[in-house]
Amino acid sequence: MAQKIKLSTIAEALGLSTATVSLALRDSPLVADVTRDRIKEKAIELGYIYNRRAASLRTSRSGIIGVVVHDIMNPFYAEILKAIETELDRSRQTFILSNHYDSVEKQRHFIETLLQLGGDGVIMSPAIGTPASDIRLAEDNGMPAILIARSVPEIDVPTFRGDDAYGTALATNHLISLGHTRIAMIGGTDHTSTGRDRYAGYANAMKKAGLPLDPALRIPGPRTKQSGFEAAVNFLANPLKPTAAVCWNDLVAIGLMNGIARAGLVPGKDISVTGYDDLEEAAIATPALTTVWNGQSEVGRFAARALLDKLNGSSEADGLHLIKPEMRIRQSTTPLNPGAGR
Amino acid sequence: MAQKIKLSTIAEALGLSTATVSLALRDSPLVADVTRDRIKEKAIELGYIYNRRAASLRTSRSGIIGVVVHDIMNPFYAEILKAIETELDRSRQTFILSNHYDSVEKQRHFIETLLQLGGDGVIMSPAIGTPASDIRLAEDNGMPAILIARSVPEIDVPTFRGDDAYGTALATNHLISLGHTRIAMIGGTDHTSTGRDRYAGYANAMKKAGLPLDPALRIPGPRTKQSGFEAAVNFLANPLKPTAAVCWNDLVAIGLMNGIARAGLVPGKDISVTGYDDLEEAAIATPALTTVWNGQSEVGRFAARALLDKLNGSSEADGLHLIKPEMRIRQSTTPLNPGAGR
DNA sequence: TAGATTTGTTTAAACGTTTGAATCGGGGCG
DNA sequence: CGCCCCGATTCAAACGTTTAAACAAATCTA
Repeated sequence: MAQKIKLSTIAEALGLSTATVSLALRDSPLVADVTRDRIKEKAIELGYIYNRRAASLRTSRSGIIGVVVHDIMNPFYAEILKAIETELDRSRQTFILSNHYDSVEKQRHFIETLLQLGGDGVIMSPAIGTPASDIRLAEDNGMPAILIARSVPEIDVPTFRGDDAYGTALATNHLISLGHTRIAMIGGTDHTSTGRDRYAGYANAMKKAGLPLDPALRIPGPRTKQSGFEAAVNFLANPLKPTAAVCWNDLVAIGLMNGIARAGLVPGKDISVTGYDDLEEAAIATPALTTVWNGQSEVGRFAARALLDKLNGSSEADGLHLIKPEMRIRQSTTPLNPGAGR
Repeated sequence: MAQKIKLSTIAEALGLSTATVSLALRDSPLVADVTRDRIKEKAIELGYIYNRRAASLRTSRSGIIGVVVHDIMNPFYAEILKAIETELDRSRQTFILSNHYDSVEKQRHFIETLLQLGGDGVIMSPAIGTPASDIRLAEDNGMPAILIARSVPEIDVPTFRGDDAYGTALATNHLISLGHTRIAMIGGTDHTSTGRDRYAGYANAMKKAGLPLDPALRIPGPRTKQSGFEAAVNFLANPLKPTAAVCWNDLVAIGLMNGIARAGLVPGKDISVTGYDDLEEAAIATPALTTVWNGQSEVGRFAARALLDKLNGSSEADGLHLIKPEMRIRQSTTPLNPGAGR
């Protein structure tokens, strides 16, 4: 590394002041065109690198936006992130990504780091059990927060997520309309707003159809393929002999179908399965998975826009915004064959 | 936001100088124990937030490390990233993640941004066609680079990846030992070091076994499930009637198996398939996928360590480090049944 | 008891930008 | 010809830390 090139290096080389150089590089109309061109040329020639830390120390806008979700490896979040990335790229913001794995501590550590770096804002899918104070920590220090996928009690910042109750009701009704009556719900937890809503949607649909709502039909668990795969054993051994499963998400559903296939049954034929999210791989699973599109791209795009708006002074988007899910019917659900049985 | 709390706020409240406060907060032995305690207490009481930009302006260590890969949604990279994250977390470094989607421009933009932010170092899986100058841009400006998964010609920085030629040879030999002779290679490209190595491993194994190496047996393509799924059509229509496939990676293999199943054949029985990487989902695919473990976690861990070492002045790890892959035999490969045919 | 040491704290100069206010050399106006 | 204004540039202070060097007071040493 030869030598740090800074504004003053350019200034000296050209017999100008750093002020002029600074202004020129940012295309200020205050500096003469010919001067600006000379400066820019010199900057390139010398390999000048803009020092954002020094600048942001003065301006207090860092151009950094933080994004923290449960797990970026999870395709559900990955799809949201991709939408956020696309949207933020346009406005030349750098984004810092992190997992919290539902650890409130890890999440708080991230928020603190972001504050230290002077982050302009944060988009988060809050960890289970996130206290309102952690969101306020960000907001109170001038770093606006946007929530995605989950809500936090007592917090009114812009929040974007799918309408989970509506979505699971869609899936449940679809199965009911195919003649199924013993419908299990696989995966997920009751410790998040999402969890409670999804269960409520399923339960209400069952009740409304006059079907029994047996607690044994609920098999909670992590939201992974592995977990769905393992749940197959419990599901198939269930004394109520369910013929269909509403799964927490596509990962669980695909895992469950793999488990069912491993046990020698044919998913989609012997057992109907619905997913949730409509991930890319839902369409190429075997059988192709019937699922509920949960608007990941919308969530990501809206969240990013809301943040950018907020940074520009608007606070239009406060409060909860629900995205309406839609049914995607494929081959993993088929009419109940009363003759077949199990 | 009440008012920015800074070192001087604390100093004034306590009748001390900012120097003492600064030292105390960083546990310097220079300040008296009792003073330090008073200072720390006050800092918490006032809700002080350390300003890293100001600090790093002075110290020129930002605590930021950049990581850029092709696509963080790809589970192969995701597993590497997880290992890097685990390793870096220990040393309190913040990491900034980005995709380059094999765009050299996007990758360069990332490097430039990182330089502007004062990044301490960068770990990258270089985009196809990355010029040596882009790596030097980082290095010449005092930001050490580590390469993973792919090499860049003329560049000698620490590079960690699996031994691809060895790995595909393992897979190919495994199929040969099961009696297969018409073995296709599905997916991937010849535009990366990885691509050339993987093909070389396959080709050498075939030659060494005295088997014909027909170009028609090579079906290149993107490295996704979707691509594998689509390749099934070509594969099954191939006039050479291959009975086995060495796939570029697990995603392609799983996609291919889905495609084979969709066509009414039974993967693992009618057609033997091997993957590459040993992703988590390889084990729960149906049938469970025979694959080659590619040491993602090792690559990530070694890369992170090498970077941290370099930041501490050592340059031990320069040059290429190959991780030896291992075979993971499961149910997607079975002995050729000469009677069955297709 | 004077000088040397130790301990704890402060002073002040950086780090590389940005920006409101000041400067400067003309040119136009009355 | 004096005044004002204009465009282009510079001055200098500020942003919030860190740190070498200086300082002050207390403690030790001879």
